[in-house]
Amino acid sequence: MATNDPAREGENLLFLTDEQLRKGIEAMFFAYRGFTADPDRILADYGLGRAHHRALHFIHRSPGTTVNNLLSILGVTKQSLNRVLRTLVEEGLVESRVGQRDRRERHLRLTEAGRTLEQRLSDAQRDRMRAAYRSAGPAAVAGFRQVLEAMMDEETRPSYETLRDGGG
Amino acid sequence: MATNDPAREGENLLFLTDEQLRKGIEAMFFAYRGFTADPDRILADYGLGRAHHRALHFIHRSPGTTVNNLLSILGVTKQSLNRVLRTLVEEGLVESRVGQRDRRERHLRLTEAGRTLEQRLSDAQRDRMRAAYRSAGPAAVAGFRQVLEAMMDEETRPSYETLRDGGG
DNA sequence: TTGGAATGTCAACAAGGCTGACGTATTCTT
DNA sequence: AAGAATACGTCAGCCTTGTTGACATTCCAA
Repeated sequence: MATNDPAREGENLLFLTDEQLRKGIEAMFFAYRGFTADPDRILADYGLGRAHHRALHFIHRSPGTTVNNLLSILGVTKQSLNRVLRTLVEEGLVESRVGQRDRRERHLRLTEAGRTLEQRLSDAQRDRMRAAYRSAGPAAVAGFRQVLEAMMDEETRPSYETLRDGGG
Repeated sequence: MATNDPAREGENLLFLTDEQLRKGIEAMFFAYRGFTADPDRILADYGLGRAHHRALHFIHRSPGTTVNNLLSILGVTKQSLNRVLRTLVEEGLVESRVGQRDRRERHLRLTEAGRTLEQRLSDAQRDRMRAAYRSAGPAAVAGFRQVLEAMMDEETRPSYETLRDGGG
């Protein structure tokens, strides 16, 4: 174990020990499970899955976004996303409009029902996040965000920083 | 948007606004993707998936752990875990020994090859975690961990706090 | 000896990833 | 105007990883 290797002293600033890193890795695993648990339960009632939640979330966040844009944010294939979007449109949760400037594009929006479901889902997820934030305090939250941002892929960070706005 | 609703003043301590919470939710999503990206690439070379990685990780962490114990940590069905374990045993990465005290139990250990792969995987994951920790600094790391721990389910937190030690 | 616990296994199914191929508008480029 | 490129949809098939349900085996304990 490199943990007790005195040769790497300069690097072993307490919070960089293998043990600390392992704890962080496990914390991510367990926390992510908690993070998705509440929405998953709600989605099950609708016969939908986590993939639908992600689509709803980002369409809600960027109304009028195009399929291609959503594709690059979610990082899945168009076939995969299409299956999800088809269901959402069929269920009357999402509306797909032909673009005005470029008629090849489809602009996506939540319907009233879609907004309602999205609200339920994000309320559940926010409740947990809020509770975690509250119990940890503002300083911890800042650190939390800093570490998460540093953990993203370089290419995905732009998607996070500023999601492209959908035309309309 | 409830964000600017002055009626909820007591609760709107800046870091609890809907906008802040949404950012946190998205940060979790994107960061988790980065978090798993490196191991996933390695696993693909071996024809293995993320489920195998999780099993390897926790077997490495608690050598001699039982199937049942692993089951409760991973939170999947025995059929699901069994499929994963069978592959790992077949590939010579994990060894399953009949328990001595209770011969119904199977105690799991990594083989030499298993240790090698686990090392490769966790090195990749730790590298990213280390980079994130380093760029964020010790205070941020403490906050990161605090928030993650608060975000876990009550029932899963014990698994995180102290993983049961495998006998044998 | 018998009930229950721990484990393994078979079968079937679903979600949600993937690749490849193809079709159809539409727009851009030459 | 013709052809290339783009945006999107769709069909078909495959994989991983989760789920249920049913059932066999082995072994511990009452």
